[in-house]
Amino acid sequence: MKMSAGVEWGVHCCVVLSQAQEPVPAARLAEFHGISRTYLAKNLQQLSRAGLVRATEGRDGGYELTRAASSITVLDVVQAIDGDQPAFRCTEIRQRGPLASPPEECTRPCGVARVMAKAEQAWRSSLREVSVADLAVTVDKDSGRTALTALRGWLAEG
Amino acid sequence: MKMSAGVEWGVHCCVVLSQAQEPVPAARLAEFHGISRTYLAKNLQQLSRAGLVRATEGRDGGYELTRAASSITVLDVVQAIDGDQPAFRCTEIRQRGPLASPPEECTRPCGVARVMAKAEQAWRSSLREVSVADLAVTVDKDSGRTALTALRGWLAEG
DNA sequence: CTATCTCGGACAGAACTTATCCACGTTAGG
DNA sequence: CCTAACGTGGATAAGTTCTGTCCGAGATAG
Ligand code: SF4
Ligand code: SF4
Repeated sequence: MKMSAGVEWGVHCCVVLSQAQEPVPAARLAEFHGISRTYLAKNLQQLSRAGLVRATEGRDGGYELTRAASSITVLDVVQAIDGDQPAFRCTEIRQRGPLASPPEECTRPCGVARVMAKAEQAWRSSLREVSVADLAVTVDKDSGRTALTALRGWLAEG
Repeated sequence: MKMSAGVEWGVHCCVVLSQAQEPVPAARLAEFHGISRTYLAKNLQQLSRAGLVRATEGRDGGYELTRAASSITVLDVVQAIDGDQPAFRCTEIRQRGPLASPPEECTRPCGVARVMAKAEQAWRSSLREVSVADLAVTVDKDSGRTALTALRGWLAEG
């Protein structure tokens, strides 16, 4: 079980964007994190397609959040980048082999699939409870309340 | 985010083994589910390494559970096959870029990583609450209480 | 003792993820 | 108008993991 590595970038970018007052170019976000410009662009496109960020093209363009940081959950970002397909995919092997269940008995997901779905639901719920705004506060606290002001300063010196 | 497809096989095999009184060969388990013999063997090896099943070699050998089905949780099977590495791997990008946090500030996982870890913890807890024995009961109920007896019959006719 | 059956690990192939690049349409400013 | 900055999408590799197959070592029954 593995989550796309781009999720970490996406979350961090959303935190950064929550502190910006104007569009931030992708190249600048990449520079800030010291990561690949070109690949980050791909991830940002996914955020854009999911409707979490808006991209303004042309000169002085860049990315900005479409709504308040407090209403963007971590789950939103994870699903935007990592996809919203369930981790457990049932192959319906109960319908194969010598003791196969007839299809008319398989109207609903079997017990195994239900257990997996419930666990993923718990995972999603946990991620849904934290917003990007919450995250920004946490990061700020961890740094002794210096991170966000430093970040805003760096964004201003464009 | 994706979980190994072999997990489904592993869970089903454990349910089958919970109804067996003698070792069941891998080839027979594969035949029962209508899946690849050779690849299932690999998954069973992982279960064996994790200590969930015991393999007896030689003629009339096969696999059997090492402990009661009620004390084997779904989480055990998932971790045995899919690995126990966390889905979210932090790359410590906060220590890179122009505003990098100094290493002495990074004594513990940052806010993002903590949120992810908590969510995975919730997922694990959910899977830990269900045992293979519970699963067998569920599957039996779904089939109108005929699945387990049919299964035991099929196992007996070696 | 031996024939046979079993697991175990080593070995390829497929599929996905990660990463890069470039041509294109769009926008602001000179 | 024309240039420079910026996102978009597709095409393209490289790397890594997942999937699948193979044969040999070892154990058991007879
Ligand atoms: S028994 Fe459940 S997990 Fe297995 S194939 Fe059927 S629906 Fe899928
Ligand atoms: S801020 Fe958190 S998620 Fe990001 S690199 Fe640091 S520890 Fe990892």
